[in-house]
Amino acid sequence: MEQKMKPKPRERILQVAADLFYRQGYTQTGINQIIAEADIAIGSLYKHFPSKSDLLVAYLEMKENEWLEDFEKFCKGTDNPKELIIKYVDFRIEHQQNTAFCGCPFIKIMSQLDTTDDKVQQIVEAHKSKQKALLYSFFKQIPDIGSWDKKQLSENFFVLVEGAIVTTTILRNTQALESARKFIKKII
Amino acid sequence: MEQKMKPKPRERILQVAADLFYRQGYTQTGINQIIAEADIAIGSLYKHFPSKSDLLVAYLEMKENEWLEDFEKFCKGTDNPKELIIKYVDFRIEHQQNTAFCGCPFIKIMSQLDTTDDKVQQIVEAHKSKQKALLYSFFKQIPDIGSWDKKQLSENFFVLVEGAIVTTTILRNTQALESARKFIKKII
DNA sequence: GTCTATAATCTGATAGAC
DNA sequence: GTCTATCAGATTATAGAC
Repeated sequence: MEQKMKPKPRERILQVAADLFYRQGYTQTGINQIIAEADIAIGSLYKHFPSKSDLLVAYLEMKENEWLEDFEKFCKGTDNPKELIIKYVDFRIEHQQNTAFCGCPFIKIMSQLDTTDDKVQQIVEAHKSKQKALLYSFFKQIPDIGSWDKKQLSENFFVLVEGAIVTTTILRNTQALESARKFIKKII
Repeated sequence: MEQKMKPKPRERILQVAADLFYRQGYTQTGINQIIAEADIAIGSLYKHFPSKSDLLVAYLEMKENEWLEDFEKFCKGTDNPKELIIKYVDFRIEHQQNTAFCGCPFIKIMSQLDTTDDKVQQIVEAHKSKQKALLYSFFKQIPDIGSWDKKQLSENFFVLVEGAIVTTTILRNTQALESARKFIKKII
């Protein structure tokens, strides 16, 4: 049995769309570009994804799953909570380097769309809440630290990293992320 | 002499475009919508702004000037550096409340455009550098604080607020900004 | 400087043959 | 499932009259 080189059409569409949405932006990416780069017929695209916004939702759900999987892999073998907190920054530093400082897919999408109370808002919110909860679960496991409240500390650290990601895309270097890393290492 | 109610065409265009670019996004806003809402002819628009991207640059430069002016007004009468640092957060909290959590115009634009090394990148970078320098000038004036390096502290605080702004637009409340405010108040 | 009219192109989406 | 052909509307931008 020979293995085909190209993935199945649906996967190809999603992969190409994901790449373009992330790099160019959702509104700046047209259906025509997607079908051209995925080497697919337009009829096939609309068979798999009834509208462009359906494709957007599929893209975000894919990113969500990817993130969790990749982060778990990245932390494999580590169970020290302090190390895990640092791993969280390291993971995001690595991701920004690998993507040429393209930023966070979820934050970018929120900036691109008009703020309507739709499904996208919900997905982004859920994603960020999950990250925040994950970080808090690490902070809860470390011994008490001075007069710091762990809940507050973990939330501010989460927000600090969010800001560092954004700053990273503006300045096109990882300085803000490295600085956030030092900051939290000093505290915990 | 009677005062006309409407501002001059150029100002009207810029004001309408600014509002739409900020709320809807740059790519999502068409020339037609701008001329309709500004009640202007399309020929006039292209007389004042040869292209849509010229309008974008003018919009960002306007926001830059507005920010500095408004912040100075907001700080009028305050010269205590610790107070000024808190004022910086308060100013941005107020701005987010006034704009229904639309976020930072500069961060939003960066997320909307393909990362090309153009004028926009330059304007955004300059704006953020100016903010960072302003904050550092406040931190330098306060007495030594524990084992904290003021440069590092001010940079991380700046980044923290950036993250809080972004988080604010996702969760549609000022919690992250309030939390950042408490955090820095505790340290300084 | 402002207007109307329009060019040339691209948008997301649909229909129907194979 | 894939293809070609096409829709209706929106896109940025230009030309020429007033």
